[in-house]
Amino acid sequence: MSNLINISEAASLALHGLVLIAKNQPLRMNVKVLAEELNASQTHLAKVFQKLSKAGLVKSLRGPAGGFELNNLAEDITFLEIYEIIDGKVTLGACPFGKIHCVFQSCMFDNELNRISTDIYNTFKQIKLSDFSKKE
Amino acid sequence: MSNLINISEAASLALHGLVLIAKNQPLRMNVKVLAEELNASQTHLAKVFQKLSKAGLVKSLRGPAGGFELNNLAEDITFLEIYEIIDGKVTLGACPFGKIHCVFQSCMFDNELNRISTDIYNTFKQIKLSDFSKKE
DNA sequence: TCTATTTAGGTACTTAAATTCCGAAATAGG
DNA sequence: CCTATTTCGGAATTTAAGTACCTAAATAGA
Repeated sequence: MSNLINISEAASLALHGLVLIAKNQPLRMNVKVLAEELNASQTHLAKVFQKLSKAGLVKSLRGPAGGFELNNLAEDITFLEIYEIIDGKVTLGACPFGKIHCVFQSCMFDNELNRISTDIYNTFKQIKLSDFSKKE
Repeated sequence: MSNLINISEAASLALHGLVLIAKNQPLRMNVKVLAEELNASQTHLAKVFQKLSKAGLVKSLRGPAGGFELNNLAEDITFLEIYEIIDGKVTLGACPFGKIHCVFQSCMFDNELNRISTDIYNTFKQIKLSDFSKKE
């Protein structure tokens, strides 16, 4: 079984966790509760949120009653930004196989895969945290 | 750096190798030559072609002057078939994160990701080996 | 029939990414 | 202060993909 679109478990956790926090504003949430609500690995979620914290998306507070809360402008953060923090920067227009030199004259996929990558990119870019905190 | 569409090096080798063989018909090609032309790992290519051979896409012949050649109908093979042999069967319509139960009422991506997955799927399905053997 | 060539296929190794573990640091509350 | 809670961050582990290695089997050609 294979997934055509490349989203890591970590990026999924980041998105879902952030949505929960956004919905729960202005109260903060800690990793334990988040993991329970998401039915996810607590340790993994913790690591993911360390990255989000370093990247400035969330503010972390240690100690009892600690946890994570959204930073000021994070409501309007896009999934693309979250995705790139976790899975790495996306570069469009490159060879879909990551090659610099191709054996063939023209790409076997014409520009179909670049077209689709751009589609994914734009979809990721359209999705904002604020969309969800209202939605549910 | 991250690739939005999920294609393994192995699947890439399979496709590119098969195209070379298709172009070179009716002569067969061996792993060494293929690897040189593709600038790729000989051992990896060999493993990939073992899979293709088992799956019936190519016929293998051992010994000197041996190598691989397309099976009768392989000219009209689609990239989807190649992809699934190497990277595994694709299932459309499932949760983009591989979850069975979601915490949220509606999918955060609506059906955007399923739409795109179907797009990729159909693109993979349209691409035939025969398209390339003529093209170049 | 012998030899060199070439794929088959099992196992083991390497590497990178993803995930987990654990001790350290911070802090709220008693 | 002291203690329990919680994040931090480095280290260790696991997993998956890719690579290497080796022996066996097939076969063309001398």
